[in-house]
Amino acid sequence: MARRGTSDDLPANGAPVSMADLARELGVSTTTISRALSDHHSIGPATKQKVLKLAKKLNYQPNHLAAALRRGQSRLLGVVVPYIEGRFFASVVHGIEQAATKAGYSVIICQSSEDVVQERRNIDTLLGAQVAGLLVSLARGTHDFRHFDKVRKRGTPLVFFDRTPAAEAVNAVVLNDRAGGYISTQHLLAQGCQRVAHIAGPPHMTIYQGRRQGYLDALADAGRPADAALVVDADMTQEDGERAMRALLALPAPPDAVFAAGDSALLGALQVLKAAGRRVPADVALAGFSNEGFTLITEPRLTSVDQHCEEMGQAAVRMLLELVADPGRASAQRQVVLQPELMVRESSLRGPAGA
Amino acid sequence: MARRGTSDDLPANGAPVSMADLARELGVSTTTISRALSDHHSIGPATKQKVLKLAKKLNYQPNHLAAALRRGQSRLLGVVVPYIEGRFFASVVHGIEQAATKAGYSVIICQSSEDVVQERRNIDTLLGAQVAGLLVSLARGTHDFRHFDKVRKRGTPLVFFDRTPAAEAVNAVVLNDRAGGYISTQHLLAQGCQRVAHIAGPPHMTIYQGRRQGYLDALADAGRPADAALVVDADMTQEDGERAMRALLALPAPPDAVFAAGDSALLGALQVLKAAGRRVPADVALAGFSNEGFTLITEPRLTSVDQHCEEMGQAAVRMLLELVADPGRASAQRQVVLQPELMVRESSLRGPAGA
DNA sequence: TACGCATTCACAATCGTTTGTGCAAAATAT
DNA sequence: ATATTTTGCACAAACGATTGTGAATGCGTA
Repeated sequence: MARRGTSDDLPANGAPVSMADLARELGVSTTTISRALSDHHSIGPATKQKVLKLAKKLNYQPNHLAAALRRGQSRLLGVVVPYIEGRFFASVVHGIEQAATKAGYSVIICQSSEDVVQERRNIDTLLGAQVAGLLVSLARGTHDFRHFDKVRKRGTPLVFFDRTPAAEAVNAVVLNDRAGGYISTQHLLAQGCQRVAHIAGPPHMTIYQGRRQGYLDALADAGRPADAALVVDADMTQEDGERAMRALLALPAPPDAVFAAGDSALLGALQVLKAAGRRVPADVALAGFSNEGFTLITEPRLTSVDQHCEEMGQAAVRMLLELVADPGRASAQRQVVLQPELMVRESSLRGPAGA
Repeated sequence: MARRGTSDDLPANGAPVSMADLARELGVSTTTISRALSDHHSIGPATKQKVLKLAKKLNYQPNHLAAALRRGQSRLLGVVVPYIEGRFFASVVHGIEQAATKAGYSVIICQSSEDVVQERRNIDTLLGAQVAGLLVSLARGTHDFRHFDKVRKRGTPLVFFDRTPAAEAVNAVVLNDRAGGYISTQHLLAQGCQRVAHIAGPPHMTIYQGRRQGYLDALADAGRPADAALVVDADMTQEDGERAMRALLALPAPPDAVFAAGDSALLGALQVLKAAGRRVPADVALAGFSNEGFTLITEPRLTSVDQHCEEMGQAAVRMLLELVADPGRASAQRQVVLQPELMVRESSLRGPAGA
């Protein structure tokens, strides 16, 4: 299986050009090639030029695998998300990819499908691929964080985004969910709503805790009493939103506004309201969370909290790459908190009510 | 930077366990370790057991990078899609990931953002990462396929899916777009529609050619004349759908049904129709393509062609892995054609019209 | 006893890149 | 002129797993 015809010619077949090929052609060592390509100071400008020119001419493509093996670190970033469908994670991933590509990194994406077991497997896979760093958004059911000990022990930098471990000291990029819940509720109150309900997410997840707290704080700051009956736990699916809305309608004193911690649940609520003949926003005003694409095509269009998804992805990559560059800092835990933005649409607009 | 305390102890710090560590511990060679772990026949059962046990005990994790370097091929699959938002590609990617994971491969995902330049860069990146194979769905504007010569020359197996090069002999997994256009149009005709229009996609893309041809064939088979004025080219965005629908409404004899080659365009059409006071489906019946998630939340819900996205991803991976396993077959081009399925909903249902 | 054969394993080269160290020549200082 | 620094490059050892070749062992058979 002779890959070369004679000892000093170039790869004529499909075989990729290696540094050794360049070195042979130029009569220098592979050391020189390597250092010339990485602009090392100990290589003369003339030599650098020659190497660069030949590399271009022969279409030299570095073998990242070999480089990664040698320096014990690849140019790969591992990403674990619960799922990729839906605007939020798709956009965050998009942001991650942009930022990573710009920095010369590639991205491996794994989906946990909201399953802890799969999440564990993903982590193993990614560590096996020798990723330089890990970006993780937890599956819904993850309470046990031992599979991340492996990551820490190995020294692989790790940044969580959006869905982070509850009471752990970690590096993370998150949204100010409390602020999101706050401005959303505040907006509904400003529209003149008297009884604002909340369709809340799973209580063990930090993001939903924040949104709930924001809701409560806004009520308190407005001097309104918090009626426990107006807060319904749900799983943030459309069906769960329907269930929750039905429960709220069955109340002795039903709400005249609903803030849902997720748009899908709000969509379910909207459909139940329509089926029940309630007008939105006249009878019940609606506000959601995530600014999903479909908020623009419902009737009426849905008010929702935008999370600046792509920005979150980019911020996460920035933080991760800082840790990659300076592993010593890994111990000092950092948090980046992004500010949400309320997108006001017809579902919550009652006209000049405040006036 | 001594990684080991003495010459024969184990890595106590975070350093991963290597085959050399196992070998040293057991007093055998790395050859034996490697072959025991890969169940090579030349290793005795007793030795195999010992190795396996120690590997488990020390939590040995193989360094895929090294293996990939040695055998010139990684366990990575590269994927290039135009974008990842929206149901279709997200689902296909999901299918790809499932199938790949099951086969022990990981997946690197790149988005071309419908940009040929970015697509070229993606290909380079993925080849640089030494992927074992490539799965590609073309960007809208890709006419020039020279960047794939590099792939061929290098011998990296390549499978296209959905958006394939027009007149090239390639391995591909596609939907029977013609059939999709056909059943969709046939369904509209069966509902009693007399003038079925078509909002068509960019003419140079194979998928839209197929959908258009299916539309024409269904008309012909039903003995209806094909009115060129009823076919409008569009870019398949929502805005383009609006434009197209406005043009159709301005016709002397407007259509009483529309088959759009994409759901987003159909959504635009729907909104124009509503704004114009036309009833759907009574005045104009509607059918689309892709079975996007939002087809279920419009009013009325939209009839659409389902593409069996996940199945497409899985089929593509299957084909790719066959090529990886047997590179000799790479010359014989294969095509897998999936059958579409029409999801009938209110936007096209005129009641028992055929009766 | 001597030979062939199967079993079980070690040696050593290899993939392509990076990098600490060393050595010569050229440039500068004394 | 010599002593010292700088510059420019090569040698060779890694990184960790794979694999062709060949050697030692044990067994059965002629």
